[in-house]
Amino acid sequence: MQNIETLITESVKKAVTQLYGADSSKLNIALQPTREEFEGDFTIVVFPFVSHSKKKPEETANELGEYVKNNLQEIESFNVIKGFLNLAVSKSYWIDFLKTISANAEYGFTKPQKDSPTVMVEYSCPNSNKPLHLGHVRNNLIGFAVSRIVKAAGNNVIKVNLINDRGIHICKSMLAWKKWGGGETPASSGLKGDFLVGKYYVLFDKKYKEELKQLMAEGLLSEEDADKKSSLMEAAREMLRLWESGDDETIELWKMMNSWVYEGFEVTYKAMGVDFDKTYYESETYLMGKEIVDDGLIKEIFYRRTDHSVWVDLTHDGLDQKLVLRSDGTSVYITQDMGTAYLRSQDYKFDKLVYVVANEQEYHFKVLFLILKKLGYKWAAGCFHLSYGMVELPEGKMKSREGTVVDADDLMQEMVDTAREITKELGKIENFESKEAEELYRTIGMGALKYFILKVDPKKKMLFNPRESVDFEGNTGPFIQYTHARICSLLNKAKDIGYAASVNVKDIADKERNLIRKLYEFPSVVKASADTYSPALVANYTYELVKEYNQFYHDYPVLKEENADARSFRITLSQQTGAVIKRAFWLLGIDVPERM
RNA sequence: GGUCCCGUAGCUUAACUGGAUAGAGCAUCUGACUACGGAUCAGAAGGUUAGGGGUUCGACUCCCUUCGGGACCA
Repeated sequence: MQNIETLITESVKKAVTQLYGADSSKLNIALQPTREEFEGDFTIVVFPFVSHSKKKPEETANELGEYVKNNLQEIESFNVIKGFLNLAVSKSYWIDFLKTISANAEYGFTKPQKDSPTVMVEYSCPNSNKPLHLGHVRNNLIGFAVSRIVKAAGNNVIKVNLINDRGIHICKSMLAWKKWGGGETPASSGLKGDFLVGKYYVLFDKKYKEELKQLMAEGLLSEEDADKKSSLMEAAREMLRLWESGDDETIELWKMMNSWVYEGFEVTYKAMGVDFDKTYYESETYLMGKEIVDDGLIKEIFYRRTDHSVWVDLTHDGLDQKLVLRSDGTSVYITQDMGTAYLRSQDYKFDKLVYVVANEQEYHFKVLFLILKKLGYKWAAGCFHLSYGMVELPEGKMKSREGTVVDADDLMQEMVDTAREITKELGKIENFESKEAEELYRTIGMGALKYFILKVDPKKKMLFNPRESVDFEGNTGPFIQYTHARICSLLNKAKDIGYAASVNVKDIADKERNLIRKLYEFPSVVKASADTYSPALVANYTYELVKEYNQFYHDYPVLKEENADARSFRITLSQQTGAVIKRAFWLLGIDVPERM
């Protein structure tokens, strides 16, 4: 079946060329869905053609409309309002269209082929010294959804994680545990591993602050000088040195504590429903960066200062001088990132590498990508920073010091609890077994949370108020899940009665056509969503689709319709809507229940 | 000091990348066939798109400027 939009675009192009002698190669025709309040399906804005026609907008629109109507059998009628040409597609086109998609189980998705582009998506990227929080939740949800969407748009996708498992922050946890932990383990205390390690990180900070205060009071030192004299900080630095020199005991401790954290992360990832094809550890890649620095020095892209530190001069590119290796030879963040990126290019042949990282690191990635390009890596051109806005609380940024960090595990648990309460209150699932019911609460609670976060444009910062629980009505995940459940219920009943789905009608109502038109948009939404890396497009589309369906459902009987053709047509329509809801939500990583 | 981002109804947010009267949800008020599942549907009210200027047939969108919020680079 021919895509109606390209048919129209081509036809308009021909019309403008033939009627007004315009150069068709220069014509850019913007086709948009006709707004609800006007008649028609697609709208052409004719103002851009007025310069060719040398006629009034209305007259131009009328001439173009006449041409398209006469030359495209799919176009049934048109109307002109000011400079807008509204074209109405014939009902038989829409009816045939529904028939086509109902025979296509993969509607909206493009299967990646072997030679399709490969896109690597990096997300999550936690530090191994504390549990995941709300910020990670947004990161993970965006990363996972983008992976699925990009894949559905026909690309091969590799999901990767990068764990920052080395450095001074881990040593702080290790030191605190060694000093004051008394041999506590997740098994002995029953504490989840990532929380346990996080506890000692906080403890270090507390003890360190106390020491600083004391030093400052005793010797009237500045904070900076006190830091230099701090025995705790010195001990942590010493531990880092031991780690870097490969000291057995230190490595042992490090491995043990990290393993606790990873067990904890696994639980959180599972609850969130995200996963990875490959996990990188900075402890394994950070040395690679130094080799690249050597390479950059040879190529004279970097230069060495008299104190032996290594820099890159990006002032000609509108950026600054940037340090890539400290004077003592240790690497900085960007050095490690260069190494990791290089390693990945060796592991996989990717065409794109998408970093899902908050927008506070925009400058960092600008610099990183520029350096990689200067070093001559071809794959550097495919690097892209998917910069998302931070999640803010009503009082501003989350701050661990002020105890305002919203923990990922707690948050998910609260959502599930709320779902349980509401569901019990509504009392619709009394015959569920308890295990089935618990699964449902999870589906609904997580659906609410994920949709709440994913419906917002990733580029924008978003506000999250932990005190006001996430809604379950209106533009929410549960609302969409509910519609799906209701469709399933309807289809089950149809099956019981013996009503089949088929498309044999000649005429359809406006609301039915609107609904088909909405279904028609799905593939282009998936594509646009993949192109812009914005799951929000899929989320908002699903909401619009569901609203459209609910109106139809409210106004037209399905099973109670007496005309058999109309009835089976509406069953098909319901079936296809349910299928698209399910698939769209799958892209977002949200499950849909059959009953709720 | 320099660079960058953001500001849309009381709140949370859309707007197909420059198109028609700026859409929704929450909260508020009103209504819905003896509920094919009411976590639904319909309606009312709520906006100088932070303020000002410019570009043009047309601006939430592009440019300049002021105010407010935030981020990053030594």
